[in-house]
Amino acid sequence: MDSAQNVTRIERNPDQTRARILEAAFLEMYRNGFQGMRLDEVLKATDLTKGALYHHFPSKKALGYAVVDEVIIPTMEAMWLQPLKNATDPLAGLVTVIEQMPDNKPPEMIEYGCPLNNLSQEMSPLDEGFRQRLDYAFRVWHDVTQEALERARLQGTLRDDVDCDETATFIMAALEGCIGIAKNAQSVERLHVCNRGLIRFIESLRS
Amino acid sequence: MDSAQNVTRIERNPDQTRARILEAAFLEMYRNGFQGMRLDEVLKATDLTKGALYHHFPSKKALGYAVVDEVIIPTMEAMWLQPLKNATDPLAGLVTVIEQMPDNKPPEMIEYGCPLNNLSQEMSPLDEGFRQRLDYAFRVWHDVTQEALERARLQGTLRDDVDCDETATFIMAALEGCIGIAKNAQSVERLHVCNRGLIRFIESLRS
DNA sequence: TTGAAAGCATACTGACTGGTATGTACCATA
DNA sequence: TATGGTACATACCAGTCAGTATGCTTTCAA
Repeated sequence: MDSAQNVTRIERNPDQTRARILEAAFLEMYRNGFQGMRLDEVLKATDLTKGALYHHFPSKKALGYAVVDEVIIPTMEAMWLQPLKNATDPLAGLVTVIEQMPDNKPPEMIEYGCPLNNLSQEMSPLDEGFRQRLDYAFRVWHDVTQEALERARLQGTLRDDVDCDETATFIMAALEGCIGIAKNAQSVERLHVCNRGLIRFIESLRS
Repeated sequence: MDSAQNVTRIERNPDQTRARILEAAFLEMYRNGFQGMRLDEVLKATDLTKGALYHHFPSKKALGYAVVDEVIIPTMEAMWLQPLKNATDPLAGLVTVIEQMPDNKPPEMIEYGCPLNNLSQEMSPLDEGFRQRLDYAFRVWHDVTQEALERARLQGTLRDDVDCDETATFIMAALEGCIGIAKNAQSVERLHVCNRGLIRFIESLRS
């Protein structure tokens, strides 16, 4: 019996390790905020250790930044921005994204809100690195929304008096506000009520 | 020289002490959130000590609750709800409150956002005591806004197709969203842009 | 095969934090 | 004036936390 053949060799996959840490950190930040996030809780969720975490990320803050850059922003783009870019009727695209939102992850978003907005409200005044990353995200979102409105204008479906910059900002604000109101009420019904208001507003933009 | 006459007797005013702690705690919570609030920072701002603080408040959480009940909610009522209740033209009242907001405390609100919304986004998922207090505040605000819309209806100034419940919710959401967008951008100009969108929306409610 | 680097695990560390225990001073009442 | 309660100050405490130091294992390239 050759004992060397009975020793379990643990295979390493650093990319996967890193991704698991990022995912666990995202969930912890989503639930508790950045300040409330505990690295030990992140590790508990991954079954990894401090050594692994600090090998991949030099500090808690660096981990937080990576969650923004590599989890939150790409998710936002896939969920919110891509469907809008692909919409043949931009106003209908806006409405669809908003209507489908409560179905995408209703329990989680009602309970915890929007990850982008949460982090923005928590960390913008406290840390410039977070604020800049989140500001970038809001700008991208704003630009995609404004361009959608401008496409609607080219298609002749947008009222002439609509200011695309202002309206894009307003739509974003209303949407984040709706999610925030529902989160506080812990009520998907509040989200529906509010979203109906926003959808009415968007439909009112049609010429 | 009678030395007893030269000893400084410190006069105590417990109500004032309590109020100073509350005010300092409010500012600390406003800047850092509840989780980020440090009692030592609160005390540093008051020049008081742990003994005083724990005499008046049994725990950090109790202090946080008292800030909501005794600082945030009364301020909201004075700043937002009272002017609305007193407005002869309710829609104009809504517009005025929104227009005057950036002038009331522009540097602070741009930097730190809305205290009610901040706390709501941070603590609602984490603590039921906070969530209920903040939920109460949102309900009061909602009711006052809905009643204003209903008064406008009685005055014949509101479009017939407007759902007062839905619209009140939407206005609140949009307003909190505008403040949040401005806070992230650290830009009073963003707040103006967004508020103009909201004011246009409110004016569009007129029959 | 060897040695160095990468990737991970474990034990340790010091600062920080909310809260506790005790002491001192002020205030109100008899 | 004496006494007890209130209001505050100070010293202490144990647990928590992000980060550090060290060790062990796997991987890769020469």
